[in-house]
Amino acid sequence: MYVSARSDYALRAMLAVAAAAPGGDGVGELVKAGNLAEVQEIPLSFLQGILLDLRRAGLLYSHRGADGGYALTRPATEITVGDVLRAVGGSLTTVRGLPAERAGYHGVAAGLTDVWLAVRGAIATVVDSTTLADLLAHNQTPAAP
Amino acid sequence: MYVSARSDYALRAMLAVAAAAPGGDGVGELVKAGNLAEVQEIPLSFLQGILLDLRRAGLLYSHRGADGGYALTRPATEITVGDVLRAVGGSLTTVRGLPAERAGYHGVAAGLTDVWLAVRGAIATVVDSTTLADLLAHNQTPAAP
DNA sequence: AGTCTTCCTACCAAGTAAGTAGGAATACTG
DNA sequence: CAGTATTCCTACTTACTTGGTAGGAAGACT
Repeated sequence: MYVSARSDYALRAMLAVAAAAPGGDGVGELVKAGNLAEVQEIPLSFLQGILLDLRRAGLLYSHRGADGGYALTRPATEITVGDVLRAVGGSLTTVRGLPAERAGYHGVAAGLTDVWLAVRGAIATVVDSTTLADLLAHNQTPAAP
Repeated sequence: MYVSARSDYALRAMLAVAAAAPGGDGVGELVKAGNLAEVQEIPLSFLQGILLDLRRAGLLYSHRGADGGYALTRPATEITVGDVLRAVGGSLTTVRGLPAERAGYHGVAAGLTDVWLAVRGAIATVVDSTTLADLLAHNQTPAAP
């Protein structure tokens, strides 16, 4: 698995936004992009494109103007690492650019498709069972069941 | 996880070589690169570089000359998908080009390292428990334990 | 009107992936 | 020994992706 700078930045930004949210539901404190860029050392203009993706994926709420900024649309306990990765990166495992299920093998290689599907499942198990709240609480990653 | 053409070709070539090996131990039938390229539809000169990597990693035995070719150095039951992937691709999961354990996070992002390590472990569990022989027998991938 | 912020598009530079070309070294055959 | 078939090795090309930048338009508040 290759974690791109985009994915990495997206997760760090989401964690920083989540850290500013109040415990309950509700929208929480608005955090400015410039603020996120500074505290997590991410180039601002690059980050803005990423935040846009996260908003379009429905993970962030945003507001413009003088007191604008970003906030989570759901509590941090309901946003998983997988949600964030898929928002910015598309499919979790690809074979030469194609999604795992249609790699198209013939002959002795036919069994490979199942390997890639198993890999994708294993990755999904980890990233979909770890929420932003888990990471903030430093409850680390739950062991694979 | 991104499976590159290199990794994909390497696995398919190894499977084709394994399919030509006799059941027991021993070196088995020598298979020519041109043969592999044809049956698995891989560009020959590209494949040659890959076969070289596999030989240097100790997975293939090779012989030059008129009756040359390639054979497995170990029985197919003792070569895993992970062996092949690591031979041609290096580390299984990288964060922005670096191995997962030294991604270097500060502040609220500190927990991310453990996520990447868990992902790497999950991938390894799948690819290291699937042998070439499993794939040839079409016994598919053993479920994660 | 002015200012602050998000939004959006286009662009650039460097690296990597995928594939090609051409020849050197080695092994066997007659 | 000459010839042929194969692996070995290096250098190169081409195209795409990644990471990052620039510059403004659109909206929100005072």
